[in-house]
Amino acid sequence: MTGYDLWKTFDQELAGFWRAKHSQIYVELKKLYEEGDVTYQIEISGDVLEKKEYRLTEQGRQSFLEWLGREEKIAGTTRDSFRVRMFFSSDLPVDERLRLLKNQKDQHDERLNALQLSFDQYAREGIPAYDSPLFGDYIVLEEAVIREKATVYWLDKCIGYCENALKFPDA
Amino acid sequence: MTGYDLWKTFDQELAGFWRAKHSQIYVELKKLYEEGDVTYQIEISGDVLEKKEYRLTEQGRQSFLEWLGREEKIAGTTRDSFRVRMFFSSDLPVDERLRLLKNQKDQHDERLNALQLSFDQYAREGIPAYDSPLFGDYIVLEEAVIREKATVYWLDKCIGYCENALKFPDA
DNA sequence: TTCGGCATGTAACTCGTTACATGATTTT
DNA sequence: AAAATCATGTAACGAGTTACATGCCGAA
Repeated sequence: MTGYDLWKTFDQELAGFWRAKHSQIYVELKKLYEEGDVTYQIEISGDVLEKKEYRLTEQGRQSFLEWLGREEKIAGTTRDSFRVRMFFSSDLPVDERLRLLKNQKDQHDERLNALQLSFDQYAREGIPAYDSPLFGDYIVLEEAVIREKATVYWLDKCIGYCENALKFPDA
Repeated sequence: MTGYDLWKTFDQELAGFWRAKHSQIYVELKKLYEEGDVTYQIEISGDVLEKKEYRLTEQGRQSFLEWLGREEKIAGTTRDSFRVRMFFSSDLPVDERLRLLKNQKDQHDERLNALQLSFDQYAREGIPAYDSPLFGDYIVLEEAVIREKATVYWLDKCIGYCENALKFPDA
């Protein structure tokens, strides 16, 4: 693939589980090339335009497989500024909090719907075989659906707490 | 608070929902000071040791409140290298996958247990009032518990898929 | 007196983003 | 002929980490 192809892939299929801008991709490809993990061949498209078709070297393939099998410490909770807002939410009037919460919920609902659509596609075809390259795609998609559902569940709970506070301001 | 106090706070109470190293904290405090959002007073501890006791200025308080009320676009899915491993997991033998999955599950189980302990503490005391400063702490903790539960649920599903593949290698 | 915790910083580096910059090819 | 998309890069910057660097204070 060329850097451009990779960029489009990140932008489309991979969007939602890893992103990268072309500015980063070209830089990383250069590094990988210098370290001998990839090579490229220049193809001419049209009369002049040069495209660099990259491919993994054997060394690159080996490093990849080695990386793939590594056990990894789970990351400390990722930084999420909405969570910080909620942490300090007692500094905000209840109606403001509700506005923020509902805004957040709308966005996650929308994302969940989109994910669910892709996931249902798989469900109709059945779970991909564990040795099919689609298997990874499937479980990663399932994770995203589960995660969004959990988030929406939490937001609903928070909205519930706040609406209760509005209804019974004395409690 | 001093930079040191902030660091300890990040390391203890806030750990698990936002982290910061002292090297970053001192730099950020300097910036905030230059922008007029905080001031400090030098206190002498013992004979010589200088401590800078920081506090929010009125301007700082205002910027904070303005920030707190901002609606925010949800972030594109955060980068998680374990997810990438699972995406490419068809390149890994099933027993290797199971090792990675179980390793991950153990770690999340452990974190979930710790979170659940703190959360149960609150449950015994009842949900903090919506205008109490503990309210933010409570909902953020609840989010963490929900998130870890969702993660463990997903990992269990994946483990199930793989164990099934081991039991019936012909299917 | 020595060791652990208190206290404050700087420097170099990584990963990723935004903006800058250029030009060819294909489609309308 | 213009606009969209293909194609490749560099520069400046921001957030965060790791490592470097220094020195005081209290307790055992």
